[in-house]
Amino acid sequence: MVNIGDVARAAGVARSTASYALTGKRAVSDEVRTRVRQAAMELGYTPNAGARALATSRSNVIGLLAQFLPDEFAPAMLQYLQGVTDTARDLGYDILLSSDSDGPGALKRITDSRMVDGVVLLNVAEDDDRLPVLRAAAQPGALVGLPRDCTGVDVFDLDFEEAGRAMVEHLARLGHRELILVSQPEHVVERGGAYVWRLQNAAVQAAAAKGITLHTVFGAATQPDIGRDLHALLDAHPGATGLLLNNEAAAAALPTVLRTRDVETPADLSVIGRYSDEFARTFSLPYSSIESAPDRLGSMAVRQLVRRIENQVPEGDPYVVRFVHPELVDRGSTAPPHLGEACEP
Amino acid sequence: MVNIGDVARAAGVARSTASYALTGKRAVSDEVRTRVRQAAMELGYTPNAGARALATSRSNVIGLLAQFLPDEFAPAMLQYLQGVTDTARDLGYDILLSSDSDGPGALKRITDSRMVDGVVLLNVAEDDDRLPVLRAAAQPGALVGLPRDCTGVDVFDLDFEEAGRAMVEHLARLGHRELILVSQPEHVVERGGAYVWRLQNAAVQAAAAKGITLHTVFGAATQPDIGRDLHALLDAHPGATGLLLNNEAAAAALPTVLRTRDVETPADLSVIGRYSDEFARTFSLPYSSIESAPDRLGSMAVRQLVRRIENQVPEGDPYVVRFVHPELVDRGSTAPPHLGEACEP
DNA sequence: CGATAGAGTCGAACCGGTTCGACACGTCGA
DNA sequence: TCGACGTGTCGAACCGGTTCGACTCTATCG
Repeated sequence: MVNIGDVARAAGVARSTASYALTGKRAVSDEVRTRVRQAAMELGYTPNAGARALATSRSNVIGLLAQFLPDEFAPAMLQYLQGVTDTARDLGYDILLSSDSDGPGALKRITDSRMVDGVVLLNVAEDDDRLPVLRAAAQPGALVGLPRDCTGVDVFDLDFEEAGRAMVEHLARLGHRELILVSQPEHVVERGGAYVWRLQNAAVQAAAAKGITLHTVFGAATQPDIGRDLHALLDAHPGATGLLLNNEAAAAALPTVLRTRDVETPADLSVIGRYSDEFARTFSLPYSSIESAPDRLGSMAVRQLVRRIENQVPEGDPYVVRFVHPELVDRGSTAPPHLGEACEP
Repeated sequence: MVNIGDVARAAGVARSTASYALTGKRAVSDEVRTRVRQAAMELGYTPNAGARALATSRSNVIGLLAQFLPDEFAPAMLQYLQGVTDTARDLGYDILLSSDSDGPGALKRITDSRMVDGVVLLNVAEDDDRLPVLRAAAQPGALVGLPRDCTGVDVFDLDFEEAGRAMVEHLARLGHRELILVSQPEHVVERGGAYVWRLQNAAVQAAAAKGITLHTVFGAATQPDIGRDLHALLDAHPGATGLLLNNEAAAAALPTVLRTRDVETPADLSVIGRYSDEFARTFSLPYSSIESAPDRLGSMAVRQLVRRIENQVPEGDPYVVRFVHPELVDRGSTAPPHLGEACEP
């Protein structure tokens, strides 16, 4: 394998000069620079990543800690990955992917061994056991998901409170008086998925403020259970005119459920989900939804992380907790309630 | 950061001795070994990955080249990733993930810079432009997907020919005489997805051998197009009693289509798909299917790759092309055809 | 004209591991 | 008692980059 010494010899200069010519970290005469570049090109020189990392204590690699949970919806996870990898590549970083179920152990290994310059954590739980390890590490970290304690890390998440409010208020404005909210299953909450509560509590508050009845329930994460849940719910609350979904599986199952019941949206029922546009396309879901923007969140986390790695943050820049504003993507599944009934009397 | 020199000093031995004590590459007295281990433990020593890679020319990292294509079904892709990452971790390797759209460029970069000890390629096309780069690289490579030219690499794929035969013969045995095969969209084929042809050709041959009529068609990759396609197909071939699906989107859309048409499986129509069990669970698909085993394929590729990396292959071991046998997972969606009609006359 | 600044180059040291050859010591057999 | 051998340890070199300080040469200014 050709190394920088070979390049230097071919160009007739010292190793250090070749290095400066290629990295541009010191002034080099035009003539020497072109000679070195030429030699490097002809010999097919590529710097050895290990050696460079050793010398500079920078690897240009970002660690990505994901967990492929069986009840996570795969398409959403892949979108996070894509947001992270694409942005990292654009900024000149590679991605070291760990899906180790021993999150803390994997994190400690890749940070202590200096394989990575920084770390992005996905699926962050409220009391995530990776956080103590991350805080003890020498490298900066960025999270996708809001933990209880945000000290020492940059945090990015959807504004689930605002999402809950927006869902309720949107239907309230249309005149709805009784709504149902289907959340993620309870075990997601128990695992630390606080976002479920954040959305739900905000929705409950907003409903109370408007004098609206809101039924809340945890749905299953898989079919056919979630389908049964939805039928039972609609049976139990015949007066409800709006359905809010903070549960991907429920959204995916809903078309079949509504068809079976011969219920039309938005004529008979208004529906608002919370999922990404990509998700909506994959399952061809016709419901308006709060965009959860997984690719954008992944991208934001990487950008901030790289800023920290490269010390582009102002001296003593405080850590960031940034919420993405929930945009309501209108797919025409909401309307004023019960137009039919209103005509009856 | 604590390095091996610190450990050696704390244990009162030379750096080299500390290294031997920790790696076990030379005999060390029990007493010294325990002293070094103790010191390493107390100081919290972790070897520097870059330095080790530089010295040993081994990084213990495997490159994973995936392409997140918009028409790839996300859940399947995630399963490949999971198979690869899990197996790699078990064997002591980390994963460098690249989803760069410039596959050849990314591959050249990570191999030339010695960041990885070997490479796994996903989504391998028939004439994959990453293959020349891989063959020129110093590291071994394993593919998931069958290219035209397999020299210099280990290849793993589902036996799509056998899958096509098995689908047809299964329904033939049950007495079906007219079948429909829905393949992936044509642009998947054009991109080099030869597996579409492999399955289809084998199915056509098997049907001809049995004297069965087989209608073949490329389906769309997204809803609602694929739903329309399915309706049109069933309208066009009212005599068909069996439906074969080599198209994930078609499988996901089928329940809705059949419900609309008031068609029951297997009473009115027998159905066999080609997708993973995980996929079937995610979409709660009730159809028997050929298991495509993405996690297993990913795992096999990594295992073979690691064997090559660690030179555990017998001297001059030839490169491998291994097909996974397609298992038919019975979900009860096939039966003898037209029982109803048979009683009519 | 001499001091000085700046540009460009070089040699050497360093990053943190691994590994080779040499050496010291104790044991065994002749 | 001497030499051969095996075991355990050490020092030094090496992997392939980067970076610091020193040096040379030229241009500039007082």
